[in-house]
Amino acid sequence: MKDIMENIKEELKKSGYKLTIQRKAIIEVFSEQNAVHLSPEEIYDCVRDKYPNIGLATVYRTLQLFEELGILYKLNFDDGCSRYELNTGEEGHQHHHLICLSCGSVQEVNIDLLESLESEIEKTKEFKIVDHNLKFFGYCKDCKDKSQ
Amino acid sequence: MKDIMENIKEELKKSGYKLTIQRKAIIEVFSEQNAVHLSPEEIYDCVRDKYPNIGLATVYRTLQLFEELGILYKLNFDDGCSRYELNTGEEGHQHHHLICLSCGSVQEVNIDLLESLESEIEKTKEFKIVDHNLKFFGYCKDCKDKSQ
DNA sequence: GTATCTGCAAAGGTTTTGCACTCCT
DNA sequence: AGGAGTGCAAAACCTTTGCAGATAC
Repeated sequence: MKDIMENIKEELKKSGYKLTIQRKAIIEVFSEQNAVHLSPEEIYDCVRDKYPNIGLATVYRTLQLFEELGILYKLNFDDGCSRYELNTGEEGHQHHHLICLSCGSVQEVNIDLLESLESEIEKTKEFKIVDHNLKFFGYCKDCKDKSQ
Repeated sequence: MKDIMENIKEELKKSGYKLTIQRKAIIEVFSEQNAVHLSPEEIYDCVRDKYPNIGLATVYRTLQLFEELGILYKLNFDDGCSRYELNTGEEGHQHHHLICLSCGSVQEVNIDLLESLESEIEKTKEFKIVDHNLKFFGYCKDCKDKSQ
């Protein structure tokens, strides 16, 4: 946790930005929260528990900055808002999402078998791949069980 | 083309909807346009060439309806609006998108190697998969060439 | 004929922006 | 001290909704 904060402070300083209380607080929310895919509004609510004066605009500006710096990863689950998760730093953001069409829950999978597909695309399409984003839609265990 | 329209008319009637001039016009835009990933605004502009009185709300309502019926497929390239393409009817929507981080262009790939990954997930996660969505981010041939 | 559909305008929700003030270094 | 960062409110988006009038079947 201390380490994460130090790394981010370095990252910010390198690009000429400052580590303010607000930015620190937003990072803390991601570290403490077990909900992984947080929306700006959710982050805003969590941060206000500790720093009631923070503005929603600051949250948006911080999220945008952190995404540019690669500190956060922006996700889109088509639920009317963007969502963010901490970038673990592993190359290529190697995990995918399973989205339940019935209850809307999102779980993660860590299997990665895209290397061969990527190298094929790089060859045939002459497209240099730096990242990917894979979502599966279907029905989670709970919803399958309920419908029986 | 005639066939497409007949099929859609059937599809609509089956669910108690009517094939209006506006709905027909929107389908025609998708059939005639070579741009594959159209936004509501772009569709609105195209349709107005022929039917200047159509309202933007009608476009949105039609796109929503067609997506529910599986006639269109909704895409998200994080460019501030949703985009749509004709659903070719092939199972599982078997094509992926290559999004250029430099120029924003989007091209399609038709390779599909996700079957084994899907069956592994279905087994280990007990999640019934019905569709997937795979995007690759990187640099297209043109942008790679220019940067050299 | 009647339920569905449309166009318009207004409302809704998320995200961005302008500006004066504050704060970090 | 000085630029970067903040909070507030207003604006800018895209998208949805209510309603009276029009239309497909």
